[in-house]
Amino acid sequence: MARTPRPGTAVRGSRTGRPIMALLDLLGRRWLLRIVWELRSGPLTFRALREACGDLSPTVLNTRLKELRDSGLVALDGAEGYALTPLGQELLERFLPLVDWAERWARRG
Amino acid sequence: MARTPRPGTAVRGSRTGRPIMALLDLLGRRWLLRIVWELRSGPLTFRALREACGDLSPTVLNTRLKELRDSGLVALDGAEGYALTPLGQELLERFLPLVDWAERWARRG
DNA sequence: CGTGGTGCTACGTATTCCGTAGCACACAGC
DNA sequence: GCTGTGTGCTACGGAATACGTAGCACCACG
Repeated sequence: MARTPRPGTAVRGSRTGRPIMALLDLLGRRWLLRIVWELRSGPLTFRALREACGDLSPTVLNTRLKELRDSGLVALDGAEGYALTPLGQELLERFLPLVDWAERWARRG
Repeated sequence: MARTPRPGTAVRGSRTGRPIMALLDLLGRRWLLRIVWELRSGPLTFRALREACGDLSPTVLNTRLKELRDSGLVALDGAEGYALTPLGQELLERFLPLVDWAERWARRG
């Protein structure tokens, strides 16, 4: 399994350690953005998260969750399940302008 | 090869046709965001783009470029090479807030 | 003809992802 | 204790995707 990309270290396709490169590597992994997106309105259990993502395989979900936890974007609260950390919520907020863009893309593309 | 995700149609993990789902599928493909990023300051030839992305294999680069062209984000101008379309530039602009976030992520994570 | 540039493809291998099944644990009701 | 149901999570085999190398066809320049 590929290592979780971290700013300051070499990632796939770049050895400069620049944070943007680590981010591009992280976000370019399948299901990762989708998982963050599905957590937008509150915590979800492992199984609820699976269902929300169209029943993706638990193998991949667990791999992505490990990467998200290692990156500090998601945390597991025993009571409520998986939730975005404050850092993860900031990422989501900065991603929101892309939702508007997607709407325009749908009308044009 | 997997179909290029389009808003209004079923994509991997969602059959609602919502634009955001198509976007999440598209952006979640390896190297795609990186390619858009490397085109941020002007057109690049196929080979220059390969080099900028850390010499990724031409197979994958060509696959991603086809997806980006099908999506209307990138166009090939015979004279200068591959360049972002206006739509692609809008996407890049809306992605820029994430660069700031990555810097903060580097300090915290 | 030779050299060097372009976009792009073939092919075999390595990695990643998927789908199904099922584990270990905790808690509730009986 | 014994079921039933929920939790997070893992094993394993097969499918899809990515990689790395080599090289093709084309075009311009000399």
